[in-house]
Amino acid sequence: MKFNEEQVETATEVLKSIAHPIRMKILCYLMDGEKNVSEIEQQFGSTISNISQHLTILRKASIINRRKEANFMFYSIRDRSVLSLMESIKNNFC
Amino acid sequence: MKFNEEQVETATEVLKSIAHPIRMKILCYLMDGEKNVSEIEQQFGSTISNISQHLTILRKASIINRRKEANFMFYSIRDRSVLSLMESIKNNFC
DNA sequence: TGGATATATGAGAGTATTCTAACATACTAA
DNA sequence: TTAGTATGTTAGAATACTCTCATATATCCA
Repeated sequence: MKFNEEQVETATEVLKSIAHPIRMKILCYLMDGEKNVSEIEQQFGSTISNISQHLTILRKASIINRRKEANFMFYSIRDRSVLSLMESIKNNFC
Repeated sequence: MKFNEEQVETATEVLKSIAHPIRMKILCYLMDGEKNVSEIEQQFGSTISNISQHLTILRKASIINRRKEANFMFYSIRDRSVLSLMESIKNNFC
């Protein structure tokens, strides 16, 4: 089990994306299941604009997916591997 | 298992410290056991100065320890919880 | 159609990170 | 004491990140 250069790049990009208080909280919230932007905003007081930018960062790092329904955007954890990484992180710090 | 504000702060600080290619590689290298600065430098071509700065960042985040022996400084992973976090990360990306 | 709602995007200021280069300290060995 | 080795610190430039504010787009409903 040895990291190659590309895996290190991917891992650091993903971890960097997780490593922000707002994004960490968003991800924890999404562990409960899909949420829309307003639901996320109401959880943590920041502005929609700011939340939306953080969601974009998470999406570009392939950590979350989004789905459109009417004029709502629903975000969710992309896959099982992200979920298990988040579980490990929570186990480590809670 | 719910993150409180302080735990989120700690977690993001630790993850941010890990989330850099050089620091990630240093940590993986230290998973094999204690190493001194020259050994680390020889593994990854960067300058001693730069490596030393990254080691300081890891130390300030309480991720690694250091021990002096003659004029060598030996660095090591601080504790089992960091080790298990690194294991989870490697499992996720390798 | 027009207004309201939900979300996204872009610019700009402030702040933080990262690297390189120069200098500093601490120890060793002659 | 002097030179050499190992490591650390500081300063400064370049780049990246984060937030706020203004504006844009897309959808819904009357």
